[in-house]
Amino acid sequence: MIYISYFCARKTATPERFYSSMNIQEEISSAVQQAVAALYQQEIGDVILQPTNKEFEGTYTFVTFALTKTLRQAPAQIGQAIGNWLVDNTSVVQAFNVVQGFLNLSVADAAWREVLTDMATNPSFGTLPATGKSVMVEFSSPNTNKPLHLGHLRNNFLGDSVSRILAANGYDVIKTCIVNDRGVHICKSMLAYQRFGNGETPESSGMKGDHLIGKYYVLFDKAYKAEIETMVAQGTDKEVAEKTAPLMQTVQQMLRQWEQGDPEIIALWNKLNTWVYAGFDTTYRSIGVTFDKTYYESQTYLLGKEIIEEGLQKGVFYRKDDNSVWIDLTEEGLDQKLVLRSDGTSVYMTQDLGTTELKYSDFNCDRQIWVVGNEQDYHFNVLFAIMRRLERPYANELYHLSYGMVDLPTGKMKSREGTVVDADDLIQETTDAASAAADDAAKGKLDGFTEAEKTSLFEMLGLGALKYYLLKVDPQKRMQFNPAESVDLHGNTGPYIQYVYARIRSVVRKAAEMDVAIDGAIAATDLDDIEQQLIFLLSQFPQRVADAGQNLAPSYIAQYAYELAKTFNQFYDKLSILKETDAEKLNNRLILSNLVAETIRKAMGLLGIDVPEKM
RNA sequence: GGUCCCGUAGCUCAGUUGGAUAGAGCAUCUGCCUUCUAAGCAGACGGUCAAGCGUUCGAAUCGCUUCGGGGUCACCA
Repeated sequence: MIYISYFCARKTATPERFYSSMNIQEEISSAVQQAVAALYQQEIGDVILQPTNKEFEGTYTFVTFALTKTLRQAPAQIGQAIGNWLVDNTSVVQAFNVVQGFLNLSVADAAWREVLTDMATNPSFGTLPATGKSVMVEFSSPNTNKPLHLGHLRNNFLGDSVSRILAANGYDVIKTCIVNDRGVHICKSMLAYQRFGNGETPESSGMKGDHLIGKYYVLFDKAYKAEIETMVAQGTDKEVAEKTAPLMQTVQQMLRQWEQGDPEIIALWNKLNTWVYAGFDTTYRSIGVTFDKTYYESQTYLLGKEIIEEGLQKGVFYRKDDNSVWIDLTEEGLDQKLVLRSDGTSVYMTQDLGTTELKYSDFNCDRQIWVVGNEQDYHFNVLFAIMRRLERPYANELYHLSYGMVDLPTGKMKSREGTVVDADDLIQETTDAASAAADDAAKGKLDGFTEAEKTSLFEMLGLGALKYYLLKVDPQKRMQFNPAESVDLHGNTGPYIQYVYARIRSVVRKAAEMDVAIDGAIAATDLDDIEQQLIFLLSQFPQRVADAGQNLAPSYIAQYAYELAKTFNQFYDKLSILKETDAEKLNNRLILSNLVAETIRKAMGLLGIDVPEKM
């Protein structure tokens, strides 16, 4: 033994005890406080317990280093004293060992059984009490000139999952989407369609509407570049050519016509947008994302001017000689920022000031969250700073959930270079991969499945793989998308976790066939280490939901679901459930397995991932 | 250049307010199905936590510096 000190103590008999709304961790924490008070006549603050390292015996560990100064004792001595006190004075702690400043605590089986009972009999386990507060989550926010791509998927999955997590944290959640349906970009598609479309429709081309419009957006770019090239060849300066190319001039003209309400242009705009929305709807349906309210920029882009006026009167903004309006945010460490153009028209910021106000007046949410890529960090810093300057009551409850870009193994995705990964294609590929994998992995398991059932299973697995792949990474971090890994079904993946659910469901079905009734009560049997571990992990779930809500981090839930699934697989391999001859143990294991399945279903549900009964 | 984010195993990533010998998955290699779903389990291999200095009982985590990668600094959105 390389450690300086190593003590052990064990109690032989543990009296049964009733714990109402059992929380072992809290119980031990406060017991440690009592121990210190009793042993040293000292008050200590919050006691933090950490999970015990796997190589040591115990479940919870209390670190005593920090107490050495106030208690004037060596860390191991303190651990030994507190450990003894806990074993003598509580029924939760049944044994302990001390390794230097680490007090490792083992929990009595009776306490574990009590916890398991509490969790298993609580249908809303993992759902936190209502806060009485509401939060708005804005995400997705597509442009109407091209289909959704991989980057949008990260955004959508994040926004959807965060909404679910907040709901589980007791918030009323309003999901919103702002469709960017106006501006130069859509005019480009419109113009290209007008020139080269020949009346093509989604029906005639067999293309999804959003893909069709995306095609014309690309066509515009090609034709535009060709014009520039010709002009440059004829001696025009490149920058001048970019601005004066006939196609660009026409697009600008079209935008003006749109703003003036030109009937012909509006009709074209409506027609193309209708196609795009139909395409988007299909994609949203396939990924299971919905919104409570959709805002259209065409209806909100004029908002915000009243706020500019208000800000001018309050002296928050100032007007320059050219009539443009600005705010000086150098005190906040930001810059001077334009909030209204010299010609009186809105910029992005003007609009966002207006829509923030609009969303607040529509729903009165206590908090607003924007799921937007981190390239807009600065924009949101400015937006929030302005709202604080304008003394909006909600100004401190605005949050930008900033997420990193998705890179391909080949580098950055660039729409102009055609290196974007299309969302619909990707979903199809993951579904195909799940189907292909089933050929050699599923063996006879899917024999009773109809073709439709198989298709729906493969969609569930493919989408599960994709969602999990994008959500398991910390949102803030830039991540790399590896196509081969994203469709993998093994290891730390969505389908691995889905598999555990299906596995448990299969066992439960078999139990029913064998007429093994699952008695709701937990019998007083000894628990294996792996069973204790499972119960411990299960008991962490509500806290994990809270942490994920606090940090708006679906990755916490993903990580948790994997940990739980992995631990269950170890349990499944080590101990038999249905072959267990002790009827009480069998019953306990079925209850435990059932709870694992339910918790996996809930955790995956928070990620927006469904789980199959069979796979 | 100002400012913000990032740098952990060959690759992709965990590492929750500072805690024990830094963990998973993939890849490579080796075992385990007449037994509840092997889409599984177990094991091996793999690290100067970008580098340096500092704070402390203790640093991947906090501070400073350097190097490297990226975002942003539009009368675009």
